[in-house]
Amino acid sequence: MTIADSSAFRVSNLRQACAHCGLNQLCLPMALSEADMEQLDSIVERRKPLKRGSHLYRAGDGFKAIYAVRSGSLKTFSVTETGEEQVTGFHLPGELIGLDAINSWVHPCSASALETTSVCALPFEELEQLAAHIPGLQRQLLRLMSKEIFADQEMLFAMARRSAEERLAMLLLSFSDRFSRRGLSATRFRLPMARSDLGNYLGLAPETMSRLFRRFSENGWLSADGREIQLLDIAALTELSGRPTDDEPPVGKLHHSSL
Amino acid sequence: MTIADSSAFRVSNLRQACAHCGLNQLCLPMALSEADMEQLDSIVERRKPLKRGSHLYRAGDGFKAIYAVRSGSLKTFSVTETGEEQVTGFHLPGELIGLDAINSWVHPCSASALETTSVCALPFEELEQLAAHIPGLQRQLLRLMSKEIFADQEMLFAMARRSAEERLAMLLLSFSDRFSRRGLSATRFRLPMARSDLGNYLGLAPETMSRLFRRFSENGWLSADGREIQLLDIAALTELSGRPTDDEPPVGKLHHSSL
DNA sequence: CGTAGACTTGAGAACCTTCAATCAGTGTGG
DNA sequence: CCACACTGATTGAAGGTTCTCAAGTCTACG
Repeated sequence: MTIADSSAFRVSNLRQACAHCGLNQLCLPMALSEADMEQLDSIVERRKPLKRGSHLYRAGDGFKAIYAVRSGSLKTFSVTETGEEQVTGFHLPGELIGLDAINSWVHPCSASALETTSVCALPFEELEQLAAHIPGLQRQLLRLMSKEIFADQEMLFAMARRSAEERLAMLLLSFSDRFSRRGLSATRFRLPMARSDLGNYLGLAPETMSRLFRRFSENGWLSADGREIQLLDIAALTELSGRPTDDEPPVGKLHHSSL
Repeated sequence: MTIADSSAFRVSNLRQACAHCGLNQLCLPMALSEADMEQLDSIVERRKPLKRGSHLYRAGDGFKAIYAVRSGSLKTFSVTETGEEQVTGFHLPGELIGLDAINSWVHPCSASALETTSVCALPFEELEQLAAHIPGLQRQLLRLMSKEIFADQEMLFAMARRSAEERLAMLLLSFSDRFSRRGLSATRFRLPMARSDLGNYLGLAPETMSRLFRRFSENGWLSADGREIQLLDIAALTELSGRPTDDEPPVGKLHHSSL
């Protein structure tokens, strides 16, 4: 306990350097030279782990740093005046959070750990200065922000046009993909969050989530034991999620003979 | 117009320079020095106006530049394999579009003009280089992207938790605010897009839009003549849009006697 | 002046929510 | 060790919001 205490974590020790982090192909250092990575290392603050449920920051906190998830996972969420909570994202190792605070210098939403989680803090003003000197870093920062904009728009699309089943299929495939990029199984994983968080994120009631998981199980698409998920029919989920795999046109409809 | 300052004469197209653009407080040049603005000017390509309905870019096009709306308006939208269209945003003068393409170097959605519209193209690679030299520009670029992330998340929230009425109220107030920042009336404006586009953006059927506008009119919140809108009760709309009317707490609610 | 597209209106149905009760898992205290 | 509370998950029933379908009206514009 005392061994792991603050001073040891403030020092940028080699074992934890970005260059040796297994996530550097997903995270900010991507495609940086060794020398550039050392510079990045010098501003990174490696925090001690957050316990499950504790907050990395809260809505309204002043913005000082962007955070990269190192291990564990977090959810970000905003809270209305009435206490309604809206989950805006789930974040796995290698992902950046806090980008939505750059504009106003205040965090518009809160971030809390879904399990024991450690993060790297990237003090924003120093990061900005560094980005101006390291072209690759500036580009990667812009890319990651762009990616988030795109992801949010896809989510928007899903919320606007997709049924509950389709949304869940999308989300499961998204986790599958993200886990597999991190070297974990694409078909067997443990979701770190409660059903109600998943539902909240998808704009669905917890009861609906429950019914969806049952239906998916009955259809043989997955098996779920609590948060432990096994995907059994990725093809079916993929079809549901978006691409209407044009091998299943409405056969009964005889209208267009030739297109 | 040009009560010319001598330094500005060296810029080729004086009338169109960022420094003299009425939008520069909303757009990228915000808070740049005159000298920095000249540098920005030098990479800006001012395109000839787009006709209503024509495309600035299409989904799948290679990404070359970010665009700033100079006059008129556009919508951005993605199209699925099945031809479904999802409007992802409406863009007024001073706003930047194409930021979602930075990550993949391909435009993930299309942009088309809602009326006669002119834009400034900001070739991305040059913009990136310039941003590395001009701290204020890098910061403003990051801020604008952050703002878009935040806006998308607010929209996500709306889609997940808000009723059709609440969403429309939000959208109307958003337009009101954006028009007034551009020196137009906050209460009387002409929406440049069809009801069906509005509905598509909000995840609502056109028929629902029609019924909503009628209900809003009946309640005296606005009067609408086609695309010409007059907001009559901003307070009511504001209350609807976000703060859940805490003057109507569940006082009268007798806990279920028996049903 | 006629056609095409946009908007409106109504009726019925679908999907998802809300409410309520039950159940399972976990940690606590007697 | 077991009762107890507590949180999260599950299931059923009822209801509401919004969609879809189908006309019908209006408007813009060649």
